[in-house]
Amino acid sequence: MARGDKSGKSKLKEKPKPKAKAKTKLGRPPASSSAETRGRIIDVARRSFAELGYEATTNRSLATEAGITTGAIYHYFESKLDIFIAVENEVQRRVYLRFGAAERSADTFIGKLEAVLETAHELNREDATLAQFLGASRIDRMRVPELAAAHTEMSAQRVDFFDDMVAFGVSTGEIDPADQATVSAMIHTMTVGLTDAVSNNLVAHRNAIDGFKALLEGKLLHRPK
Amino acid sequence: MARGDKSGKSKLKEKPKPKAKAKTKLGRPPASSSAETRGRIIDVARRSFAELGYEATTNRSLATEAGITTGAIYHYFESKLDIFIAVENEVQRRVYLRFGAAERSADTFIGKLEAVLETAHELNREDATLAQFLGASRIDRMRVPELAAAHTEMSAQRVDFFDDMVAFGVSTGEIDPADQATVSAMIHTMTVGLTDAVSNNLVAHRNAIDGFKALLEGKLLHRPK
Amino acid sequence: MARGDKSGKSKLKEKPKPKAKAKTKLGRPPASSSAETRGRIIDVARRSFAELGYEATTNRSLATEAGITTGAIYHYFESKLDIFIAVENEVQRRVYLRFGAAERSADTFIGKLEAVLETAHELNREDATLAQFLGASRIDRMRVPELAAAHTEMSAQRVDFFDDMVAFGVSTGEIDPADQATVSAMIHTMTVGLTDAVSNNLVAHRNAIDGFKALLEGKLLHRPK
Amino acid sequence: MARGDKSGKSKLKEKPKPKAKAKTKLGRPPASSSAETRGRIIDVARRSFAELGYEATTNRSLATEAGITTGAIYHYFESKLDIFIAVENEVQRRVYLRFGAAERSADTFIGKLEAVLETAHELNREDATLAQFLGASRIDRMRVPELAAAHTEMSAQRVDFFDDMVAFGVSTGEIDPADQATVSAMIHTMTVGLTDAVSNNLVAHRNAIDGFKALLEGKLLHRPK
DNA sequence: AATGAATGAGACTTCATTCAT
DNA sequence: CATGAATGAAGTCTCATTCAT
Repeated sequence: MARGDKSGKSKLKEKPKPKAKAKTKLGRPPASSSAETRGRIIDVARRSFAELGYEATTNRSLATEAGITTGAIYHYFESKLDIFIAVENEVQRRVYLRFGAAERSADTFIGKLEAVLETAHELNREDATLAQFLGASRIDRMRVPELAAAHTEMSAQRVDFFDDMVAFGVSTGEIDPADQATVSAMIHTMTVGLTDAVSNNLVAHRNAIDGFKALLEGKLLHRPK
Repeated sequence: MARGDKSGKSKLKEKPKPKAKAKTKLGRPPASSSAETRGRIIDVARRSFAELGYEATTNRSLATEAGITTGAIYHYFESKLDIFIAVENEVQRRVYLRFGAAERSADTFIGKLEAVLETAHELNREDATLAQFLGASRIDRMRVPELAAAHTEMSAQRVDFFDDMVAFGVSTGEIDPADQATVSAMIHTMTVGLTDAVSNNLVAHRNAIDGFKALLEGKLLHRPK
Repeated sequence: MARGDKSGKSKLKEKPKPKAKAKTKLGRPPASSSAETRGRIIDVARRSFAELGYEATTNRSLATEAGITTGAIYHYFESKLDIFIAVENEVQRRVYLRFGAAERSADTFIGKLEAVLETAHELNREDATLAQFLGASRIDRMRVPELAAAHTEMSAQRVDFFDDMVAFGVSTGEIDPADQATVSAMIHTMTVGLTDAVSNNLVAHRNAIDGFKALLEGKLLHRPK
Repeated sequence: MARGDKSGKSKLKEKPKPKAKAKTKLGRPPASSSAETRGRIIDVARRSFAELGYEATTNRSLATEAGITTGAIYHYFESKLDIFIAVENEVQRRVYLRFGAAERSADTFIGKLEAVLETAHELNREDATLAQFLGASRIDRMRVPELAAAHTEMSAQRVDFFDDMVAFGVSTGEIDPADQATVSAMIHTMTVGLTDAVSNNLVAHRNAIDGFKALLEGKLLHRPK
């Protein structure tokens, strides 16, 4: 759907799009499929929530980007909050499907963790808005009460996923049982850092992951001369 | 259902009338100086920007919290943007003053980095809104174009600070020159992670830092059995 | 807080999906004729106009209640206004058919009036939405200009009906010719009061009618002791 | 569909009032008093609620009529509901102050009731919007759930007022104790009828009251010849 | 005959900012 | 210095109606 964008970082903010005064008519437009339009809204919404956040994303901008009018949005979603929830579910599903596969591909804690980090990088290369949405939504859930209220269920997924991995590390002897909380906090910090600090820059993202992997393997730093 | 309540977004939003009840705390002297009021606005603003973000922070809420009226704010600041800049400068100053001292207290890369991490924790214990504002403002600069425009100068401070530290690590032989970008990206990710993931939870913050320190020293993980 | 509910204005608003569960009641035959659907719309509309009024009644709610979609309504009626007119005509017809019969059943003014009041009560017992619609529509005609425009013809029916009755009362000597306007205004007030004040409460409706009848017969009040 | 509403009658509906493109400026206008503006809003609101009802009364129309902008309304009232409540309280206060005085001016049931009916007429002559608002608000409380929710306290006033009067009638022997509910329902019907059927027509209002008074005194109807 | 995707206008409300007092 | 009345733009959402299928 990419239309010409002239360098301006914020694609999402600048298009009143008068569309050459198109002769828009009432009624159902020729060739319009429900599922396709709904998908377009979710897609556009993920990008906008990721870039501008929940509050700064207006239904007008979503509608314009999706090629419809504000009213039409409410044919598909009951409210802006509903759109957010739909995006969140879709993103969570896509990400944890891949993370799960990565985790199962190795049989040491360090192997699993590195596989997940690599998967995070792959996902980021495929679609940077996933990680960006994840980072943005964590912030917005803290800022916008209604988003926090609508969370709960899916949220646990993330915590559980990494907690299980740490428990597995304890079982293999890689992690001292006393360090469990420490390792958990560190992984949480690391993954949040990756989404928030470098997900919008593929090179930096690659470098940060390489740094962490080297650190995990004890190869990054040497003794001073 | 009660009328004037609507759900009350957060702590910062629920004090409609702090007036009348004159003698709060140590009773702010009637001779409240201009400078004091300005300071109070900045203080209140840091907290609100940290918790709710730039857009969700209203001039009215700032005024109410600071014990004045909306109009009065414009005696001290030209605009909301101006308040944000003032807060940002104050926070940067306070943080990098301490980070600088920490960095000078050690003479190896690893020592400097650990000292800075410890300082981050100390600061967080003293006033959690500093780190929270830092995290929130990084997001808001990406979301609100006017904030990005007002940044530049101070921003470099952060990048320079850690770049210099990494360069120092190369000079001591602790870092392979080829790994410079890698280490930079990793430190950036680590510090952003600390502000975004755990700055609102002292225990987790402590744990994450302990984890990173152990990792830096190669003591966190062991070979699987 | 749950999402898709918002408080549900009233009974008429809370049935989003009456479909699927095909065999309601006596199982409306798949050969649901055009006329039957039209009748169902009028029925549902009378109820909704009576309870919520014209503006608050939405085409969507009518469609849902009638088991069709918004678009389908326009096969039967040109506009919402058209539906209102159809309901109004049907109600007027049903009510004045019965009132006429009642009026003819007595041969004194007082007898006719009491017969009409009794009929009003019977009608109210059979279908309370008739009187409720009558009350609601009188209000809506004052509030919504397009409804007033569409009235005139049928409206006269009511005025004529009672004026004729009063004229009859003059002819029998029951009413002093000079009191004609007075009695008319009083009857109007009485009947409007009955629809507006007590048509939603059978007991009160009964009591009010008994009160008026006793008053008409001079039996309600006594001299003070 | 033709928006056809020409016809006049609805004063409150037709004034975009461009005010000769007045050079409206920002900031506080010269000579503006809080209390006066607030009073103007309530006044305009009573009229509009009375004529158009709650839902059809828009804040734009209120603002225009009151000579301000929509935003300014929210300086005085938190919501449209709040305006309604303010109007309702004011009207109830004004009406029952006068009704109370009337009731105390006589010492028989029939005397009290007639005095109240006369007062109703006086009030109607002074300001017809009082009775009209009372009638309209009764309807709107049934139609708009939020209005019903905000009622309770003041509502009882009406019921109590007339119940007390009927009880007094029993004590004087004017009313048979067994007829108490009957008389109450009849008075309720009568007063509602007066507001709903004839409050917008002074002559009819006068006639209806004269009719009821004659009826109460047993002088209205005679035996047929 | 019916569906349901879409429009466009308009409703309530919030908010940064201005300015007479 | 400070207050608070007021503006104007923008945001979320609703709804009668239209029309391709």
